[in-house]
Amino acid sequence: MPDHDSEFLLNRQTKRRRVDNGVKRTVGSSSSLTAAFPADSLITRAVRLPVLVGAMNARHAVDPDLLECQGSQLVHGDPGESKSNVLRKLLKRANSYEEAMVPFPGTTIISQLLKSSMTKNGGGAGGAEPGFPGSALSSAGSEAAQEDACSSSSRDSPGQECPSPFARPAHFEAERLSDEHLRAKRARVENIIRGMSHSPCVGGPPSGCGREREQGDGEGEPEGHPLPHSPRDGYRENKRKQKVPQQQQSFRQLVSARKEQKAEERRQLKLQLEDMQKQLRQLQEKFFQVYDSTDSEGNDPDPDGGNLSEDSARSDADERPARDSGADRSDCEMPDLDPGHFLDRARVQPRERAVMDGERPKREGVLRVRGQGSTSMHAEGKQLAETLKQELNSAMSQVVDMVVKVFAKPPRPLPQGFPPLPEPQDPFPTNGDNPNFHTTNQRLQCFGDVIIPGPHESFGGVPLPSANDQTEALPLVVRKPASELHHHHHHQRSAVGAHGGHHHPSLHPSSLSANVGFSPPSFRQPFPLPLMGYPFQGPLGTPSLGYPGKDRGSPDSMDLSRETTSLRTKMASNHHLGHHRSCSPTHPGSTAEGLSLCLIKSECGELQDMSDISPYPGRLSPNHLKKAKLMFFYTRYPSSNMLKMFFSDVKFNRCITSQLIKWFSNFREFYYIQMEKFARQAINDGVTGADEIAVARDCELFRALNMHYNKANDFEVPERFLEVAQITLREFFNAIVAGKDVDPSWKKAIYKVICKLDSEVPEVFKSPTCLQELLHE
DNA sequence: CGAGTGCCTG
DNA sequence: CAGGCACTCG
Repeated sequence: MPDHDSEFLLNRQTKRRRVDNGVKRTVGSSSSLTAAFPADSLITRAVRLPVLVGAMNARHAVDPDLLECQGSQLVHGDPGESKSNVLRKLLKRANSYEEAMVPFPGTTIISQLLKSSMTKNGGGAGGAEPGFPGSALSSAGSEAAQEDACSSSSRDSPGQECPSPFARPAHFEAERLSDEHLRAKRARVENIIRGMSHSPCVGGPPSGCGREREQGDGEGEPEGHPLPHSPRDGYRENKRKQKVPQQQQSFRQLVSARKEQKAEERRQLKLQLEDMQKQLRQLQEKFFQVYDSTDSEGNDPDPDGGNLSEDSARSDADERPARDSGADRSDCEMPDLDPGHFLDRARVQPRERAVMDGERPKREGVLRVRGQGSTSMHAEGKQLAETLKQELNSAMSQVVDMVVKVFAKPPRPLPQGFPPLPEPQDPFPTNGDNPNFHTTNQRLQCFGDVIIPGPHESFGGVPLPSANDQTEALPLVVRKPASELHHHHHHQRSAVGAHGGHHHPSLHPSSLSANVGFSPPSFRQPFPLPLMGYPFQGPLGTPSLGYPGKDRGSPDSMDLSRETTSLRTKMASNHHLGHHRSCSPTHPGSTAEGLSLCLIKSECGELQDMSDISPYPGRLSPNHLKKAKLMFFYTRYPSSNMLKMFFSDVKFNRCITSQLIKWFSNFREFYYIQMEKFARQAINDGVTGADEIAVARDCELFRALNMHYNKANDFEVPERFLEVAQITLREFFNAIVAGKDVDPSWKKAIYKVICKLDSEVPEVFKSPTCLQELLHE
């Protein structure tokens, strides 16, 4: 077997150099087969599916190899760690939340809270606070008072002009002055009172003040702010301030009362937070206890003792979900799963256990210890896990809610403050309500995504330079879907395994155990988004892409389909809405992202709906691709003339032609690869005669092909294609059996045969609108 | 040569 | 699926 590898490598090198033109190959190495399937390795075998419908009937006795495979796969699942992992992960999650809380949110939040409240109370009060309402008020007030004083004095002494100081005796002057003082005082008070009654916004000034202080972070007065009075104005200023203590007092009272209130709130919050953290900790401890006890009961070859750190590190390292099948071996061990899967696993496990217990007595050394106790333990663990999870969840969400609430508050008291922070809660409902795909785990992740950063940003102590960071609800909303997608991928990867996601896991409950064609032939677009690699195909075959009749002059956009492809890829992964000049393609939105795209789509008008007719005279559209694929069911080797006829709505040029040709070349490539694969599989499965092989609509081979060329399954594949496929498969089978695959150009013969099997492509395909016509029926 | 093909890679 | 390459054939 090791030879395969070297052979493989060698092949690649030689092959690369020696270009086989497919028909005539001179040098070479073993077959491309070998290349494609180096060593009928685990993968090949693991993926081995029932290829032939009628073919392999009785022969479904368990293949030792398969078992072996499974075994090894399972082993990869790391039984040793698996059991520990779930719990660990749960804890880790909790921990990470706590961690998140501790470094930032938790303690930091609190400390930040305290700090800020302190600065507000203490620092603010301590500082001269020129910005404080009082000062503005007082200055205005005093000025008014002065005017008032003047006028009143003139009133008071009717006959006199405003008395000139020079004209009076000193003592009189003094008296007058004091009198004036008194009057002025009175007037000022009156004035102030009047002013207060006039200004409805008692809170106004404080708010501005608060802002300033917040921005200055309690550091004192805002320096850049030109103060109404220069510090040097000094004395009088101070006097004035002293003279308006009453209103200011009431003012301050209000403010400080408010502050105290807030401080109180904060204190309470802090207490609550601490409480909750305590609870969390307790839960965790509990968890650890139970966990450890379970652990010590269980296998654990290595004296794990206090190996927590290593273990957790390990689980850190492999965040990836365990493959589904990975569970058998570890039967009741907790597989390496994310907490979100825990319940599911837990639900399933009893069943598995039942099966497995009878089945895998080996590895006793490892498993036996757990023995009977494990059953009850298992149940308990399940419950415990559930409970704990709920607890953790609710605790976390409470804390989070709390914090969010509090921090959503502050802006409110400030009437004219910043644009209110967007309610952080918003993202939640949006994110949370995708029941289908949101596991608890994902929900938790949401918290991670949305909440954690939240506190970080908003209480980080760093005054947000702009509220924008938070104002942009969009990114948040969009971001979520992205992670969602990732999750999909993860799941898929884990479930599908080696076969790389051609099939949706749910559609292939067990490819390993599956027999012949078992699939309901009537799966019609049952695939969730990830599989709908074809974003542009709606039920109608789908026109969805709207390119404005842009002139085909631009060379850079020559390759339209490529553009769109990458576009959609981008969109699927990033949320870059098509920065395309036209309105960008549209998804059959089934994710939040899709939804948001839908909105945009609708804004884009109807352009897209007629894309199919002949929207791009000079380009190949996704629909063309689809059409080409359907045509492949009839012809594998279309001539360029034929292509021209059938794609009459396209203005042909070299590029277009070669692109089309390339398409078909790619189609063939896939086709032949499948053929070879399944032929080998059949051979491995012990099929001896080609006539045992049949290709039916429900066999794996056909499904693979159909998946490729007719993804939406909305086109009825002609019988002829099945025949051709069967012939091809048999050709491959025979060739391989005959050992012809040693000849580097062994496929050439097959190609020759197959190329004669092309049949007429129905006339419908000549119509530019054939897709609708075809897919409608 | 250029069209067409297959293989490999990204 | 597209690019790039090697290769064949007319």
